[in-house]
Amino acid sequence: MAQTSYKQFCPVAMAAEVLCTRWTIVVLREMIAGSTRFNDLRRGVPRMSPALLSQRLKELEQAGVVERRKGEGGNLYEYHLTRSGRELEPIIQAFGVWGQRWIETELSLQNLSAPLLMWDMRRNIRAEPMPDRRSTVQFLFTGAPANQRKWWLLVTPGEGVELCSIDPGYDVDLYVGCDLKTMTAIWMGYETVRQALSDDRLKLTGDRKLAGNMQTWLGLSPFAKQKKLVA
Amino acid sequence: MAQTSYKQFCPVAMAAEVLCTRWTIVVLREMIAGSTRFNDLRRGVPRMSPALLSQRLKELEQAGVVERRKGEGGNLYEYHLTRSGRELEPIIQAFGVWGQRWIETELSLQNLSAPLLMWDMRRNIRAEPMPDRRSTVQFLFTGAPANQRKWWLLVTPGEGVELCSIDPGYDVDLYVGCDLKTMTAIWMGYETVRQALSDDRLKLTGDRKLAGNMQTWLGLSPFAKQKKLVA
DNA sequence: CAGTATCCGATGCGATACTG
DNA sequence: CAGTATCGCATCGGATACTG
Repeated sequence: MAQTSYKQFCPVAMAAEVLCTRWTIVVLREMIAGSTRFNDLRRGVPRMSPALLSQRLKELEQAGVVERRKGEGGNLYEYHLTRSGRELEPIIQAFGVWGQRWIETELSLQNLSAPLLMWDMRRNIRAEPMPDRRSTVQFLFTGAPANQRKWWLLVTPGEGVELCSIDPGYDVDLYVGCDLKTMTAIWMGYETVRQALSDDRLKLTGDRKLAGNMQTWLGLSPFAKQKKLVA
Repeated sequence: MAQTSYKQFCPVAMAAEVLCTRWTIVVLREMIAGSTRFNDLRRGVPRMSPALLSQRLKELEQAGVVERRKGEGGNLYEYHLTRSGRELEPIIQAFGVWGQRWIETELSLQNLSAPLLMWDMRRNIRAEPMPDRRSTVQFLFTGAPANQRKWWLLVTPGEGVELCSIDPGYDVDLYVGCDLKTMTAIWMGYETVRQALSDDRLKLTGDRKLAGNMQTWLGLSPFAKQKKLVA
């Protein structure tokens, strides 16, 4: 909480007062990942109330870590890391590396969330290995609640990736069916597309090429390559 | 607080659940600095209640970061970092570096504490530049509350440093008089012994040699050499 | 020395609704 | 879209006393 100061002059304690309040590290992670708009940040911390997110952003601004400014062209506000904030990047990164190495896999996999997974995956899709036209991939998470079962990723080379939770109406090139845990485990690097396929926990229907190189166009979590040191 | 989970599978969030509870980073700092016994840890986090310290240590043990075991010889318990905990060392270090670079000097200097300063200084005294016999240095912090005004450091080459807050009765080799803010600023690397002397904010009385190379035998904070990027 | 026990106060923050 | 407003509960944790 650090709502009340540690009263320690040590810079470690001073830094902890700024960084170790609830949600702060997770918000910074989302900013480092590239979100700049309030509602984009919200998607990265969906369980955080907007009031608290707003409060944290103000605190970080006050601490000189975040800058709030009008985006180019519009009158919409954007949140950006200052130089001080950018120097936190290796720290957040180190949190992730440490977490991936030392937090038990099953513990992480207790925190499944389809919106979060899709939001993260969207960011790391690689368009180059995909066909040279727009591709539509539909994900269906068996067992997920109705409003979180179906997702569409629209990948347009050169234009980026769009995520939809309601049917955009395009023809679907590839259907991906699995349960949320399987997809999350693949994304986290705990297992591979091939393993899940051979287990029949993952089903791919549609374009053969898209199905064949899914492991390639599906970017993984930035921490997926870290060696796990606990089960 | 993270008392209630973030519900995010992301390893950054998982790590933050373990590390970003109140006091946790500061406790880890104290362990990395070398304290292993409960009451030694307390001296590093004097404003933390023993109940909470105990609770945090158990949580860290549960998380695999800390190991509680009997010390060699005795039946006294010691707390040690596990391999996982030792991998946090660069993270804590990075907190300190970042804090030193980006937290305003005056903000840190609002958190003066004689017991903490002495406890930290004790750890970094360098005996080699001192005489080849036991040296007794008395610190007197003008303006500090009566029970925190006077401190003695007993430095015995080859045997380490002992800190006393009541007169150990030995002849004093060097008297150091200044206010707490001055001594803290020197320790943090914000200014030098020479500057404080020339300002008359620091007074040294006694052994000329000890007085002359104080800047050398007085080790500084591990973060003192970081370049400050804010005032 | 190494913690436990207890107790209560403050407040963080979660949920929801609402607004320019 | 980008936040504010409100409300109330839960719980965190600070202080102090105590114990084997």
